[in-house]
Amino acid sequence: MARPRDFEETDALDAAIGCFWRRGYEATSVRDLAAAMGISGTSLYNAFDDKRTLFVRALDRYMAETARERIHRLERTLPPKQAIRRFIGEVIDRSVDDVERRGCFLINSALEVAPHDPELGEEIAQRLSEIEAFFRRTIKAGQAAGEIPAARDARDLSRLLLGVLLGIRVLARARPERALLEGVARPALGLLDSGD
Amino acid sequence: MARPRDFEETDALDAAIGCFWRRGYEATSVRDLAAAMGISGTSLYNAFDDKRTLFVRALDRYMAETARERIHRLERTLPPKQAIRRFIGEVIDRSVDDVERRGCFLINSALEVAPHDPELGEEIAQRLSEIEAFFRRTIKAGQAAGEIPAARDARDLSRLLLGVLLGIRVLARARPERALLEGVARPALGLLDSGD
DNA sequence: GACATTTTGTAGCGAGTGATACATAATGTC
DNA sequence: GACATTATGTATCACTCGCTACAAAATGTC
Repeated sequence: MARPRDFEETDALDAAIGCFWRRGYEATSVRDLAAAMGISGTSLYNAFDDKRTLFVRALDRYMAETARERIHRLERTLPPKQAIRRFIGEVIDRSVDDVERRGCFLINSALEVAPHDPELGEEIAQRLSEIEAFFRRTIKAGQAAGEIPAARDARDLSRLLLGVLLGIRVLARARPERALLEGVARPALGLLDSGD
Repeated sequence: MARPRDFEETDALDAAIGCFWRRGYEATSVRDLAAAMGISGTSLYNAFDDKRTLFVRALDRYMAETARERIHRLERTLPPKQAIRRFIGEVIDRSVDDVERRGCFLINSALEVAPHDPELGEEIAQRLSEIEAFFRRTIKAGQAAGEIPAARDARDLSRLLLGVLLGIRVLARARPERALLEGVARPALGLLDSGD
């Protein structure tokens, strides 16, 4: 019927994720994007409408491939408390190992884009809520299983973990030191254990 | 000797803080800055060298007027545990009341600027360390006074509080809901109390 | 008041921005 | 193979970017 694409959309999106993740929305130019994606500006606009739409698609794919993948994998394979510990542990490992200090694409966007773009801001807020919801239902599952003290407020605890996660991801960009990040996480994770 | 300035440097800096705080470094143009500061581009360059230097000066002044002011005031007037609670409480109040969702200028900068500008990144990292140090010495003072359980690791606890602070400031831009921010803080502050 | 010195506004530099017009190339259908 | 349709590359568009040259304006000293 018509000429087919010369590139894989997912490959191009992955390249776009890399650009936006490293430098943010404003600092990434359409020419940077096109070069990284291995296509021309025309093809970029033809396939993704405009820069903002491409950004949304990239953030979508990032969430699906990163945060949701991690949540589903850990929730499926580990008991609740361990799933939470591993979740935070993997985030710390990624943060420390990344010489580019990219942090988390979603959280970077929450800072840069959310306040100025109500529509995108709402989407980002919902993605953060997804993570909060993972913590909450996992804590409740752990309490039901007797792993986590039932006396603790699951809602507050899930919010603390969300805050700790965000804090770790901020530090990942400014002070990516393992001892620091683990120090942030340790007292919070301790609340999942019984005892004082 | 020579023609005097038509503007107050501190007023101009405050206006520059407002611009950088709201929109970040990249998204703020020199023309935006000059307009907000009530001076022409030439005067801006004459007084502050260039955009980056102005940014450094603005961040300097912000820290002195905001974070350090808060630390010194609370440390001087309140017992240790209350100083920490009030510190977090004031941050939450500011975050919820700010219809512009500015969050914290320092933390916004930690995300946007620190990874790409080693020199500025080092300065930002030290500013974050200042806040961590405030938490740590205040916790130790509280432990010495018997207000805070001595069994807890002051270093880890201060890092948790730093992480919580950063998390709250991220949420201040994406989900500035009081119940959420207080939920993040409550379990962390609970660790300052004795008992389980 | 002449002078040296600094500040100010206008006007513009070259480079880069997001986005597009247009002609060409590549496909399936008939 | 003609045709409709979509993708592609070149070559721009008008605009904004950080920054600066230049001349006029405003001061204290002599």
